[in-house]
Amino acid sequence: MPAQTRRYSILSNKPVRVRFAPSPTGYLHIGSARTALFTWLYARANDGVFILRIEDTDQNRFVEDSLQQMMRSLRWLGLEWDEGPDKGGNYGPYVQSERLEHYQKWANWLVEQGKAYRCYATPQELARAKELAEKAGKRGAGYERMHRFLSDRERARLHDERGGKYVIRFAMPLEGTTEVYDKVRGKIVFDNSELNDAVLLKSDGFPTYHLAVVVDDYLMQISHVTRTTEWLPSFPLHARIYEAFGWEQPEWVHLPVILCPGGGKMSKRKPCKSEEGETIPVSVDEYIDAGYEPEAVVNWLTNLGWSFGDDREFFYVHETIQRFNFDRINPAPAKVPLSKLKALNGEHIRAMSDERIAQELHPMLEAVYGEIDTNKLLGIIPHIKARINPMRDAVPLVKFLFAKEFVPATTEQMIPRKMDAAQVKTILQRCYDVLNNLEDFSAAAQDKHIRALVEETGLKTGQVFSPLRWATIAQEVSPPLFESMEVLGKEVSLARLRDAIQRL
RNA sequence: GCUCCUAUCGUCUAGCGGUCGAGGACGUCGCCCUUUCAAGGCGAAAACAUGGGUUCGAGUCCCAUUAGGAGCACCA
Repeated sequence: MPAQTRRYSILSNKPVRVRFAPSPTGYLHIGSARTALFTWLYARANDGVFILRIEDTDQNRFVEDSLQQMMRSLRWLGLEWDEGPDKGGNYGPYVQSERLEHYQKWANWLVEQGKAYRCYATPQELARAKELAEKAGKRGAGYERMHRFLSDRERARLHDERGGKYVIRFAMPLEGTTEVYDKVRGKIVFDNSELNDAVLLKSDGFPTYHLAVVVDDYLMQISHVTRTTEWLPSFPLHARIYEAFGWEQPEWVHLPVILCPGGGKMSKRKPCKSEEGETIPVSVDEYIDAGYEPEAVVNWLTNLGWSFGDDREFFYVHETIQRFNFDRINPAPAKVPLSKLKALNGEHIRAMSDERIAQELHPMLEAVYGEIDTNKLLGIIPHIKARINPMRDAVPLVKFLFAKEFVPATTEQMIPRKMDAAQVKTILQRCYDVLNNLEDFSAAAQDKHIRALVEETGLKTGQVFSPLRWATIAQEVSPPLFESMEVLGKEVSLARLRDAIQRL
């Protein structure tokens, strides 16, 4: 192996400690949520520890309240952490801006070891160098190394001249290759000549991501570094920093990014649209607002880039924990399949207990209709659960049951095509008589007797059912007729029917 | 432009050299059920990007091309 070529591979079998490390720049992005989910799943699948760490080393990008928002979103998804800023732990603090001493200490250590150096270049000088490099058809490597090879005298002179203002840059090997090993895609080889001397410590004394992530992951004993492929280009840098410190490498897991159906990665800035022009929610909050159930979002996200096996796509998170690993991750980037979320959401609702649905629906209905009769609500749920997706679709569907004031149908609505008012009036009157005579007002009994009536009159089912439904339910879309009347009750149903007959 | 990653139905995916004349799901389209709307049942159309290798045999391995993606900051 050439002197400058190193291989980094995975040998250790340490306890699983993984972390989700967002920077508090806004809401929790759906892509970040998936990274958090996969990380959390790995921890739970391996009796590991899941850590929340805040990467707030950019003072300019800090967004007030962002941390609270993110924690709320994570908890909504059910991704509870074991160590974190609000919980503490043995490896804290868990907020990088409170860990500055570590970064400074280790950055200086690297300088002392000759593995990093102070660079006094001003932003203007760098911009100019960059411009020149671009003009020469080059980009990246080269321009920033202006202060890497200085004599002590030159360095001292610059130090005075620039008022002691400098950044610390990592001294990347100039030749050879760096081989790294990613759990998802295997060996990746980089040419060292393509790499540049990244800034580790900024002139304000704050670390860059590159320094902070390595120092913290090491100090927090992170066993598996999970992140998206955005970080693949700086993978060799991070591996080299570990090497420079003499620290054992963690395992590296680069998850594929998720894309907008229209192309490009989902961004917080640009709105993301489906091919049909429909807006695709980007933050977890937007998914909450859209009315999706947390278990559906989790189920959906789990299927994006990972597969359960057995041709199953509907499952619960406890089932995922039984079999989650990084081996089944598909390395290819994927477009968000929003229509699958809708389908999954409906499936989860249908699989929920009536009590759970009632619990979710109660406050929504109360807000619109006032006090809600729990028995009636529980009674109607079996007949609406296949018709509500998202959950709030229930609100208009049960209006006939809970609205303070019943708004009767118009006569036009009650009269089917090719029939007239007189016919409808007659048939409704006969329905009234049949229903009124019923001891047992169950849907089954109603069904039996009304069907007998249909038979007797020689009319089509729709010619009887439709006016009856309009007369008693008075909605374009409703749960099934007899079941609805059963829950409504005999008295109310008949009163509405009587009124309809009068108006015809 | 340079570096790196990726490549199976429209989309999400299964497939880790022979069991693949490629399986599932969503979506789409038929049919059935049906009082509305759903749900459900049955069925159909729909893919291994292209070209070279390797091999007795390639969707599966290698290379190139093409396409998509990511990155190239004193941002993460």
